[in-house]
Amino acid sequence: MSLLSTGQLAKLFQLPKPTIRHYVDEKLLIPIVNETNGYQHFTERDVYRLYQIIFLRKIGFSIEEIKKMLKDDTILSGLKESVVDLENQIQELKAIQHTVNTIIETEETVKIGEIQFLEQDIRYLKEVPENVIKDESIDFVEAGKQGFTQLELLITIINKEGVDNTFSLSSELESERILKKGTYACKNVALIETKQLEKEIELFMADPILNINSDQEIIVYENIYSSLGYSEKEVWTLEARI
Amino acid sequence: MSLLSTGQLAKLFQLPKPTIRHYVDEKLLIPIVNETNGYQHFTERDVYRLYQIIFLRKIGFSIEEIKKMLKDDTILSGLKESVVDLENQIQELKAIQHTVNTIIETEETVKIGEIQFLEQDIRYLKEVPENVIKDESIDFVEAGKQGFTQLELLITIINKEGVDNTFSLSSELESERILKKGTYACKNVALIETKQLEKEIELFMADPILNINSDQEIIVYENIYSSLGYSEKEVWTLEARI
DNA sequence: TTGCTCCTCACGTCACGTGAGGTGGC
DNA sequence: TTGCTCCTCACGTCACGTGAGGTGGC
Repeated sequence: MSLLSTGQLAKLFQLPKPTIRHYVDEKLLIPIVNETNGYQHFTERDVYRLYQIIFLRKIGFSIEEIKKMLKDDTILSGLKESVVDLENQIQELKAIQHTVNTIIETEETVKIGEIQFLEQDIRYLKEVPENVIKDESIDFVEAGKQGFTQLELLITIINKEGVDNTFSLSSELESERILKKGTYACKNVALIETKQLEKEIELFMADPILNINSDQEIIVYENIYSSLGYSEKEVWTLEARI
Repeated sequence: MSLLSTGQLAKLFQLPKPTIRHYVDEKLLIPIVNETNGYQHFTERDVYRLYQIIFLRKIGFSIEEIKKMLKDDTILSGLKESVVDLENQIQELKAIQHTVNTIIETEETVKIGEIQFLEQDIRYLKEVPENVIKDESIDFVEAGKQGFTQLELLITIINKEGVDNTFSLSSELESERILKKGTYACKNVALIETKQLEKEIELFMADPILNINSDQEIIVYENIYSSLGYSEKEVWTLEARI
């Protein structure tokens, strides 16, 4: 029977030696010990066992749980119970991956400070309850109660009287307000503080290129996937239908 | 501006309060502190920042790394660098998921101790170098050097003279030996020790149902996906072509 | 006043990782 | 003898978690 040392076992699994020692300390692995020099030797059985340990650790089981599963021979039922959790882990990572990709793509396409003329599809909006907006910003406690997420896209529409109303994206069925399909003049602005937004809106409305008349509505929302890429600035999008 | 307490922020993100406190201690979040009672208050900005922190932690960045990314405003480049790693994480989890599913499915289909007649597809085999096999078991150090994995399927074929040769699965091109497509009598046996295998092979060969004649070859391999489900037994498969 | 929330501070925990100091095998 | 590996033991680390002991707000 061929025996392996701690170092050989570590190399075989590309693991640091202290990890093997830790598993030995925890009695997940019980090597044959040479009484004269204290050297530890691992059998083929230990190799398979270590494979199981690493495998179960990667699924997310704790050392204590693995110890119990090995002792009671309940690996199979443990694996069965992990199926849903594993799928959730994968889905969560995929969602994160999707967000990361969206942030990167947004940075590549969004030009800050420039006016772009973009074709926008129809957008269905639903009014945000008044108690969710407090002093022109979100009351997160109320918003949470009403089922809004932390990254809810909140769209403010400023009408000709200068009165603004805040909406969230909704389905066609729940829709209370529609932004028509068509060409929109869009400007992304980077702010250090949200209060700079007012000035940016003024600048946007006064832009000679746009020639915005007084009954034109201005659409304002934070460009979340752009903002997420920065720590000290927030990116907002201003739109006006042409 | 609506402000949140530690508890409200924790509830909003479904996080334990000590986690928020930990981030405050690490200065990832800097709340407004009420000097008279020490109460901490978080702004809308902090909500977005906490979202970023949680997001970056889930990708796998350490607190120290996040601190640096927030300080130097390098979140975007950090995210770009994480793309490959994220994909690897997902692929690794998927591989684990696949193994878990295979183990569960194997347990449902494999009957231990019974003889099953199964249709097997053609199998291409390649001889395992002699130095990889030491005293009838694997020399993992040598095997590792030769590119074998810890869970390599090793198939031993016992011929009419009782001599056994060990193979691994290979591609058609590298094939040195073929197991023909056809019906095979298969028996899975559970062992406490590998040395019980010899007796099981004898029992299998002497089985009256099979009526195996003396020039019949016996195929033996460890049923890895079955073995992985147990801690104290190993499952081996014995096959003979009908 | 009661129940709930807030705070600090010290210590605990989980799964290792590090480093010193000494020995063993070819 | 040299270089590499092995061991033990104590302590470090990372990201929180726990629990005591006390205060604050409606």
